[in-house]
Amino acid sequence: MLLPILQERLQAAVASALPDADLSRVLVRPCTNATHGDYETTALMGLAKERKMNPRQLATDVQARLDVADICEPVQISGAGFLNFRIRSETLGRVIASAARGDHLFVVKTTRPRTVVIDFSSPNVAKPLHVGHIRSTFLGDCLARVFRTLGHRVVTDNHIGDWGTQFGMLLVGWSDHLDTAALAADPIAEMERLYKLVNARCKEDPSVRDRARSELVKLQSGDPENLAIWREMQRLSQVQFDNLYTRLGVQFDVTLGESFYNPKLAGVVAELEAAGIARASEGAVAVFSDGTLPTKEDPLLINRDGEWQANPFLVRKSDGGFNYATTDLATLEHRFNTWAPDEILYITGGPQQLHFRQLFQTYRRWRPGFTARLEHVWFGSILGSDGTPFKTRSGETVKLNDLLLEAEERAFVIVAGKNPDLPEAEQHEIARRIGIGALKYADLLPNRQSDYVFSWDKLLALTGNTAPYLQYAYTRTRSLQRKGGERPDLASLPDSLPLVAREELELARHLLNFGFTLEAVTSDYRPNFLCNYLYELAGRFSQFWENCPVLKAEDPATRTARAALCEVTSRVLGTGLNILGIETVERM
RNA sequence: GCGUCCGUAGCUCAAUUGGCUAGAGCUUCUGACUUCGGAUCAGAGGGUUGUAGGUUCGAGCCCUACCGGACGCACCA
Repeated sequence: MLLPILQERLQAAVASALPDADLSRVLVRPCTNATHGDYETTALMGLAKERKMNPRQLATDVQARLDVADICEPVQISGAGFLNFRIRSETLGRVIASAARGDHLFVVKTTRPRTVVIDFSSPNVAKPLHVGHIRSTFLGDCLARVFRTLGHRVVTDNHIGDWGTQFGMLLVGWSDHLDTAALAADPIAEMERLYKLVNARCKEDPSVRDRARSELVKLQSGDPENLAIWREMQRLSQVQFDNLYTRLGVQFDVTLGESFYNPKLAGVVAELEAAGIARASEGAVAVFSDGTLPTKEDPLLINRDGEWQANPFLVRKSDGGFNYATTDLATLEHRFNTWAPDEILYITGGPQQLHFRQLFQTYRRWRPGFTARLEHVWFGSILGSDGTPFKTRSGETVKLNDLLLEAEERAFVIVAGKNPDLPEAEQHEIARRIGIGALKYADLLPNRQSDYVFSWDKLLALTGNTAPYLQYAYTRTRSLQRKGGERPDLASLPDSLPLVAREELELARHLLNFGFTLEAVTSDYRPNFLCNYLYELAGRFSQFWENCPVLKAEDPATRTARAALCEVTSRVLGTGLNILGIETVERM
């Protein structure tokens, strides 16, 4: 909020002191260590180093050209050449007052909106959504919300697995073993049963495998009967997807499965071959290195036993079929042509890093005019308490549906225990929000690239860095609103609120950094920055709440200022949780 | 073998272009308490950031080597 102003003034001062300086690197940020001030820049040390100047001398020079007296206390120089800014409490009071009036929420929308396509979740038809989908789903949904909050255009695209080799087996299962009653009761479970059954038969009996293959060929060549079954499987799966996404509050702008791109795959390969990018190899068609990248960075080369060898990207299998590389290229082409994005994000697990490096490199060779940013936003695994991938006790994949049910049940026990007088329906609704919120928060809190250990006790804990703690802090911010009569009037606030107590000032300073935090999330695709920001906000609010009585404050101006801080904290906390995809509750 | 990622307090995790004194929670111990409002707050303990070097005014972060771990490496996605 104030940060962009300080940064602009700093850049002007630097431009006058060093006309050739690269201003895009002259940045202001919140102080990492509050003893030095509220904001700082480390840019001058870097600039001085490049020019072999004395950094303290440069800092002194820039300080003399810098005019921020309307916002800050006198600017300080510290250490090797830091510039430290401390916001005047009168300025803080003014920003808080304007936020309380509803003029802003410490977020400046971008003046240069980008179009960002986000590819996430990507479940498979005829299979249940499971624990392996949750990080992609939560991360993608959260990033979409952050980009939108900052004013960017977002297209969320669910790239459903609806066209793979598994359908050959499913079609055999459908004709040989379908239990229509079971299908009616739980379609996903029945389809999963069919798949497993036929898969096992294939391993024992080659004739079954041949049948699966021929059913798949029939399907892919447009056989009406198989197509009808396939459509039914799709429809039944979509019901499951819709149900779960509704419960999670996750929305997609478009849902285009792999089958959508099927008609284009042959053309993709033909074009790549015609352009000399792909060629036949061992019966398949593959893309090889063109040698333009340094060997160590080339995703199409691999070092085996001390020798650099081809590490090709296969776009057509030796049996003539296409694989996900081909589909991904066609998908990229479609997104490029349809939305002209500035940025495309793929939210998938870490093991796919090589695939995406190969994909991006191949596409850029195919379409040299393509300049958008392509990012593989990858994440680590969810582990059980034994440190191996999270499974059920019997070793099966944990289904998302079961996970949500258990979260809601466990939260219900807590809510009913803490608040037995609430009507049961309300307890259930609160438990739903707490349970699912806890699951999401536990997933978004760790750095996405690290694996994390799943623990019910930890994610539903009422203390520590958890969703329930934040949701509880939110209910505390709301308790004033319920005391209608005694509430100070926020409609007619003075231009600046008197902020005096240490806790008031620290809370106010932290509120100001909401927008900065959201930008940090988008630049590294890391929602954990927002989690930690909100946790710290809740902490500062609690300190304020303990030490700064609102309704009991003697002075009316103090009462108003504190009520405004509560109100603004409430909005930031509520908005922040909402951006994480977490619903708030009024009481819990 | 090669590649990617990781190794931070007893445990689970943070650490914002390399920045000033590496922070939280859990656990342990102590304190506040007939509360506007304790699912809270305050305080204490706990660290050679895997090891050894290097670059830098400054390194958890960058470079090199080594140790330990996860994952990937031609027709699954």
